[in-house]
Amino acid sequence: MLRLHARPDRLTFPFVLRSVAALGEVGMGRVLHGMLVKVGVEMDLFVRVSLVDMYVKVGLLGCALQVFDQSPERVRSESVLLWNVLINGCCRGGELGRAVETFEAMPVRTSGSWNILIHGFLRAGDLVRARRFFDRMPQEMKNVVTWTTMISGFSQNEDHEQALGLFRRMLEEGVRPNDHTIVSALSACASIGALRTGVWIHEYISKKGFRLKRIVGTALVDMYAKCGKIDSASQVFGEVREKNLLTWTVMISGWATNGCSDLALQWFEDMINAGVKPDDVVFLAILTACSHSGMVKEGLRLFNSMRFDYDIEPNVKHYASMVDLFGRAGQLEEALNFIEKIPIKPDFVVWGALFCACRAHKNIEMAELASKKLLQLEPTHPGSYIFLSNIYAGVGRWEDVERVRRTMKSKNIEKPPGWSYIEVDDQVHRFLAGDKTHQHSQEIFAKLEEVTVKASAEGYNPDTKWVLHNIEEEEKEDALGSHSEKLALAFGIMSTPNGTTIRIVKNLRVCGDCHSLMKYVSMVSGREIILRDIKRFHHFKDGMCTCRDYW
DNA sequence: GCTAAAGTCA
Repeated sequence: MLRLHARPDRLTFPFVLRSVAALGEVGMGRVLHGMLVKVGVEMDLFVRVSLVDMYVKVGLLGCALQVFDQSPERVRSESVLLWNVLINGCCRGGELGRAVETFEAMPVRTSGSWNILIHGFLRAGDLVRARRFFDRMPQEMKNVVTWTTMISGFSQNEDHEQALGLFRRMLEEGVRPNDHTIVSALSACASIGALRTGVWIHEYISKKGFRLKRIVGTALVDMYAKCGKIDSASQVFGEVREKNLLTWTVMISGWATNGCSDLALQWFEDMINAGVKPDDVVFLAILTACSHSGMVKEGLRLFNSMRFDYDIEPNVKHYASMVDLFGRAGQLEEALNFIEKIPIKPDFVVWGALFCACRAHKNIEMAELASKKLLQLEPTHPGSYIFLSNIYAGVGRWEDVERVRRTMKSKNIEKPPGWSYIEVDDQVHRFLAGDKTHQHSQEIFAKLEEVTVKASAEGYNPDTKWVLHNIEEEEKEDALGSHSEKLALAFGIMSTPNGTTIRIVKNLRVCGDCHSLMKYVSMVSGREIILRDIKRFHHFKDGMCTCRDYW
């Protein structure tokens, strides 16, 4: 346009500035601002809003403020948007105090003003202040964006229960959800394995005639896959129109985490044949599938194909996955050799993968080497210490376990809390290790005792190795073997009819003792137990697990 | 003909 000497005017700039903002082109933003002044473009409110927003998005809050302060319209009520984008800028720049001041100072407020501020708090992880402003916001101003902001914000801050509670309240208040809302709610269901709520949302959107478009469809497939309903996931996948790479990725990782590695690889081929170009994420999913099922050759072939056929540079996660692939298969020397050849610095996850393999295959020397690296890389990461204490516990060196525990205590390093979710009658229950706060706590512990006794009669033997590596407050509860997944299991058995499948979601890796107990319980109770841990699904039935004790 | 705020994958 400039080359043809056509003069941009006040109507041209908003478009261009928006592009600059989206691309984060700081230099170009300044050039445009300069050009605008030089050619004497009339600075109306549109131009100013676009300018302030551009500066906000490229991270120049000072410049945004300058333009704002020079805007004569800012005191008039039609300038709300100018204030709104500035508040957004303060929030993005981490200046929440200033955002609130600006918010309180503005002449008029719209829904957007509130929404932007609430979003700012949520992004900063300040759920309390977000909630406070949400409660203060006039009821009639709350719109679908307000509710969706709250739902996704709470979910992104790991409070999925409150997120779903907000979703229910929103419907009660008669606010109609849109695609954004549905996706946020489904994502919350996926995070905590709230299958019944997820199914309910599925029914709701079918009834309300939502088309299974790409993003809603993908969120639905992901929800089913993460709730262990992989058949439903694949059925929904078939109904999604205009699938894209992401739709395929959630489905393929779904097969992989649900223990169907063959299908993961098969569907990957289908995806390629459908003309969808793979990326680094989907490759990570199929490499994981290979390592979970011991397909070393296939994994290696795919790793090479990724680099040579698709020109995708492996990142540290791919390398970690390869170490895992060799390590799980017991090829520890290959794993170590592989690490030494990695062109980038191996991180915590890479050495962690080697460590886990060493523990599983009982190679103490290499485990100690890996553990040393872990401590060097992340001296304050609780995992480094837990790994180390695991090795010692494994070979019965209890004084060393004790020493590690003391070190952690003196450095104020705490083990991350383990929690498990279970959904019973549309209600999600969360348990912490040793949790006695549940209203049916006594019955739960009695039930746990009862199933443990039954399981023991069949040959279950509590594995003290897993109990003793735990530390701090958990120690006492661990003596009772009350890991969160066990409590959820007992609660599930006592509060659902015989034969009902039990579904549990845990935030950490399942421990060997819990895994063993679940196998026996699936046998003695005749129930299927589906446990999702941080890595994958364990599907227990008739005393066996789909992970084949290899996870 | 133009300006803001909410969403899916490892």
